[in-house]
Amino acid sequence: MASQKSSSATLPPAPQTVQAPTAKEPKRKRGIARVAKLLDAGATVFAEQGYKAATMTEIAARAGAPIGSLYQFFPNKDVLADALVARYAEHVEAALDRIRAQVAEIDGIQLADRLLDVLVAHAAERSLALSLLDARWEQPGVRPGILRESLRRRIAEILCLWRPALADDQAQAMSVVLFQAMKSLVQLHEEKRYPGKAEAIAHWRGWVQRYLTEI
Amino acid sequence: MASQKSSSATLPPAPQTVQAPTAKEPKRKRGIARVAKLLDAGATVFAEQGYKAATMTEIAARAGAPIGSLYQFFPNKDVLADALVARYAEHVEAALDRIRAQVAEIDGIQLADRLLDVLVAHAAERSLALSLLDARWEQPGVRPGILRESLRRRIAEILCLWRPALADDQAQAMSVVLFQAMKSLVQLHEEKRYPGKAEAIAHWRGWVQRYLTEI
Amino acid sequence: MASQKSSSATLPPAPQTVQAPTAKEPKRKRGIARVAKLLDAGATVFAEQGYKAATMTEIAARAGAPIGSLYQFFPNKDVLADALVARYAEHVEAALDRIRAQVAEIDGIQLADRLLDVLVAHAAERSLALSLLDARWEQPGVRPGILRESLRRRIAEILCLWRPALADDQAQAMSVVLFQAMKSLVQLHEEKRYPGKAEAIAHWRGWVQRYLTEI
Amino acid sequence: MASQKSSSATLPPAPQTVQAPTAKEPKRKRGIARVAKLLDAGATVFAEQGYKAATMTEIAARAGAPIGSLYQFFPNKDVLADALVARYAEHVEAALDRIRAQVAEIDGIQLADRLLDVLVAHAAERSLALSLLDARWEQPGVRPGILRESLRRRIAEILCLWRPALADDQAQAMSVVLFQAMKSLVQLHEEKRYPGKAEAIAHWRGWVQRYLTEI
DNA sequence: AATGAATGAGCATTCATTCAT
DNA sequence: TATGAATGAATGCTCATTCAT
Repeated sequence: MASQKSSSATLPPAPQTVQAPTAKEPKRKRGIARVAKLLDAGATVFAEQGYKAATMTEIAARAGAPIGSLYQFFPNKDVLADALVARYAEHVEAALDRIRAQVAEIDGIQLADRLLDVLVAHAAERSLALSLLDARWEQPGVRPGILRESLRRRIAEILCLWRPALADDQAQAMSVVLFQAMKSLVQLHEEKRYPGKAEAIAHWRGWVQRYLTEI
Repeated sequence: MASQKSSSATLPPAPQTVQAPTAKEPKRKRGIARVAKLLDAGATVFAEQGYKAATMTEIAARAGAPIGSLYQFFPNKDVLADALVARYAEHVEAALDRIRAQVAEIDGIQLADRLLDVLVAHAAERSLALSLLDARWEQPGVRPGILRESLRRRIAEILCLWRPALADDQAQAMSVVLFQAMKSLVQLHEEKRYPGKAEAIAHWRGWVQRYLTEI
Repeated sequence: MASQKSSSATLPPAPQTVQAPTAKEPKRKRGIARVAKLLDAGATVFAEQGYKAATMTEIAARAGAPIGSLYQFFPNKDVLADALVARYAEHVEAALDRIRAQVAEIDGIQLADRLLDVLVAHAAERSLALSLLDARWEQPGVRPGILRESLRRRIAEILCLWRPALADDQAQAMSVVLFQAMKSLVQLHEEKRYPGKAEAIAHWRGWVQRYLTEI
Repeated sequence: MASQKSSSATLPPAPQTVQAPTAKEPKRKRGIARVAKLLDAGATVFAEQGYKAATMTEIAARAGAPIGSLYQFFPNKDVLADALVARYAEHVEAALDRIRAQVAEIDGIQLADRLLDVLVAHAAERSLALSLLDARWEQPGVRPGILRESLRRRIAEILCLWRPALADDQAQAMSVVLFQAMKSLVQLHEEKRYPGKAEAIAHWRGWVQRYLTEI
């Protein structure tokens, strides 16, 4: 989010006064590769077992790294989880920003489709981030509300850019509905398989397209 | 799925092959009261701390019961969690059954409202049940999908009863959409507070009402 | 210190509001014996290796108890250390109280000797307690100063009882000197062996005797 | 005991059989300054946290030196601690040597005062050295007893020089008492603050003065 | 039956020390 | 020679579950 020299961008620097523990940025090539491996291993294990059940030992092992290395970069379990959440946030924010950049050239149907696709495209990462977020009440780092709010605001921005005539509070309310619709579509996709799944998804897309087409 | 042979209904029997441990049915008044207290304590503590973080010892203490007593009725942590999920399922199923019983007398708007209210009315219990469910992959007991499917099927039944003319696969697809809409409304409610919250909820209700009114 | 029903008196009850962790009192015979063993093992290991270096695992092993048992009674390392310090405090306070009870019947030389003997008799326990105390800055429980002050005050009391004519501030100053003399004698005893050790000790005792005899 | 062949004297060479690791002597100006900084940082951190709790990483950081540099000069934690103890020993020995050099010109009261001042003047360093010494039983390096004995012997020497008529074993015994009196005065000073502190210290000085004046 | 003390595998985390760069 | 990232054994502590009383 905040711009940083060049790094994998997933690891925020920690200029905080009272040293809230933060992920350390790897300085050498080897470190960068290792951090990526650790992050991936963390994602896998957290996704498989949940935040509490996942063990740092297994995460390190999965990454083929010694436990000390894991702690070198992520001084505790929470920091690792936060880094994963941040990675998800960046991905989604980047996707929304890409839509915003092209907002002038697309119609309602396209906008609906592209918005709906954002969360669907990151479904797995999203589900992981959500579970990590609410497995850790009171923890420092990106709070669930903050994340949601930031995404919703981006959607509102896109709407305003897309239809400059739109009143501001109108855009607010629409962004809430749209965001919820995006989340719901993910859920519709996630459900294993059931009679009428395809139709349900089509209904949903159709509804959102109409929602945006009718202004 | 629906009703169980005879038990307090919250405690499923264990017809599994290798005798998966199950909740024991209390036999006397005192036992029944105690089980209720234990269940409530479990709900509270699981909700506060999450499945892994909650400790059996604290749950027993909160219920004012000795730990041995807790294990008397719920031979392990999973069984307790399953019982809580089952309790939620019963409540929602009962609510849907109540709607079905009156399906002849209500119009689309009423049906929409009553359906939407079902999950909202059990929002807290639902959120607990969901968190318990996905904190325990691979665990025995009611899997999330099974629960969802059972509810969805009930909705489809209601639709068929309500509009007998409705083709079966049409009802299937609609039930999926409706169920998703119900879940989404809960999420819309749960979100802390945000600009346009009330409007968003109204939009949503309105949309579902229209969905049912237009056949 | 505070009176308690009957227990080993080393384990203070914990009626604190914000649950500062405290030693749990054993309820059954087996538990009482085990706590005594744990305390002794703790004393041994702490004395041998110091507070930080001593490991809970070794303490438990030395007591022939599983680690879980150790934690049952002493919920953390600090509590165990505090219990040991408290045990020492009780012993010394009891010894001083015994002197006070007989203060009417003894002269200056006897008083000097009996006071000097108090710390010498508990030299090992004292050295352990001191090391435990200053290995743990900021920890809850009996602070070093508090302990010292409590002992010094007892000495002042004894002096006042012994020579009722003594002005209060005179007694205060004398108690400080006497307490220091008591501590010094312990150190004189503790030193391995050296030429003139016996004489040095005799000098010291003589000096204190004179100090008390000359009023 | 006294002076070492050539080195910065703080860093003892290692003539031991199985080459016990020893501090390396810095060769250039930069090295000397760095060693001093490391030593100071070590003193600070050991004093603040105790031997075990202090971390080599923090010591290096406090000295503004990389950890590798610390290990360059002090191949392990024990060597660093030993160097600090040795530094303390040198300071006190030097102070005693200064008294010895002037022994002809001073009377009993002055001698008493100057001796008493030696330890008081190095109270902080002394307390650090003692804590380092007994935090590491069985460790190689200067044992507490050796240090003590060396200082006591110096005191005895001073006494013999001061009053050549003094019998040797008389001087021995007196040196023990004096040394103990010196230590006790430090303790009297160290105690926070208490009623009668000033008087107690005055008593003590007076007593030692008398002890030396009465031959 | 009811109770709660006992058990010990398992977890997060630390840090002295090494060694590739 | 100087540096600091990497390493992994070791530590304090937890808690589901059992079983003696």
